[in-house]
Amino acid sequence: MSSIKPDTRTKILKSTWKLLESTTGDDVRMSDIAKQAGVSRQALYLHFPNRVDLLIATTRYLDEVKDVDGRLAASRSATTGLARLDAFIEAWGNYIPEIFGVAAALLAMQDKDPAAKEAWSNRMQAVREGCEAAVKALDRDGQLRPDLEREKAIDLLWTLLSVHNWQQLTVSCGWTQDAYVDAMKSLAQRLLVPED
Amino acid sequence: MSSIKPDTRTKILKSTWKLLESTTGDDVRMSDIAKQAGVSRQALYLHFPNRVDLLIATTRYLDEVKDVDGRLAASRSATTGLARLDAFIEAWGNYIPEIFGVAAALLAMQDKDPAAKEAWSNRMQAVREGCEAAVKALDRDGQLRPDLEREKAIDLLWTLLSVHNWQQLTVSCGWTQDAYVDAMKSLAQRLLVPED
DNA sequence: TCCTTACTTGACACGGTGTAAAGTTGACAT
DNA sequence: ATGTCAACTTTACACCGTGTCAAGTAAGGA
Repeated sequence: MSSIKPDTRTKILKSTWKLLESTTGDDVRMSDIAKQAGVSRQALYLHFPNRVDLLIATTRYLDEVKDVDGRLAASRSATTGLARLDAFIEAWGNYIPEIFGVAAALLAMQDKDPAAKEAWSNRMQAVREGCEAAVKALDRDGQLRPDLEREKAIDLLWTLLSVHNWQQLTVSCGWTQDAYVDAMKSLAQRLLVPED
Repeated sequence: MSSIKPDTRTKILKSTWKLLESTTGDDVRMSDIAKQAGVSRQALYLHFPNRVDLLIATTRYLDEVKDVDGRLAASRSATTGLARLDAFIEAWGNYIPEIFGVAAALLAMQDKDPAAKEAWSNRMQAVREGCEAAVKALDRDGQLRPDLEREKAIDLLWTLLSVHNWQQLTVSCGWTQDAYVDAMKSLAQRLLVPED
């Protein structure tokens, strides 16, 4: 659990991570990872039952190192609903590029593998909860559009903040990260909050 | 080109189409398609060099049968920019579910195969052009938010109307098709048009 | 010295794609 | 009728990546 040895398992996780974020796509084979980690291909199977589980473990490792939960939790300290919405968008929006390599790989194998789908939807559920909290905070402040059902507002915000949308705007359209975050903030406000 | 024979090629394309939209995911093997078409697996390779090209040909066939271009073009006849925006969103938004099965398969192999990526981005480019036309029509009417650069407006609208977003809202969130289209219309207006 | 743990080495089965080659069938021309 | 040509079938196989299996090795502890 909390031993100090620079163990093989960690070496494997780091190598997987590195490869996933360097090469866009899932042309990352088990043998590639093994080579990167300076370990035999079979050693991977001593630590992880299969490729999918290794990838999932990599996302967990990444979440731990990067402390997603901590970042998202931070946005909860905002006082007003509006500030909270902004803080959440900023926290999540700026987290996306850090996990994108791994996320894309997991995303790519969604329909191939049920386990990957499960793992991904678990992560996204956490984001959805963040959206839910933000929308509820808005509502409590009387800042949510009256013509918008709460549940639909959550769905929309969640969809808006998807990794795919981030990818399309930054990678495909060439937006800067800042432009993305700013746009999402103003878009979310325009979407959820009634015009003053 | 325009012969009447119910040829093998068409039989293959129809079978591929049917399988893709019945099974969510790309667990559609060449042998499955062959079986469905009542043809040997090798016959597929007589008509299409490989799996990717077959899938791409299927999308082209689908576009032809469903007449995407015609539908999108129809939205151009609207007089005001606002009507045009609505018409475009309706046309494209209601087209998505019809192509979704095939689209998802193509989408799934994007990072595996450059050809699939190319094919998909070609199709999406057509949608982007529709977005561009709608935004320009709005701008001509003086209905585009002044604080929004044209290019960014196009990017945003295009992203908003992605297949992924449709999938998330309808499939994952359980929205009806009508709810989706309505939400996209009002969202686009709120996004692009200044509050009256 | 023996045992255990972690890892290596090398071989192999499986599934899916794509290739190669020889055989079958039917239509059509002469 | 004969030949031929095209479309398709059948069978076999090479390739690749995943996952499995079994035997071997090296280091550390009792």
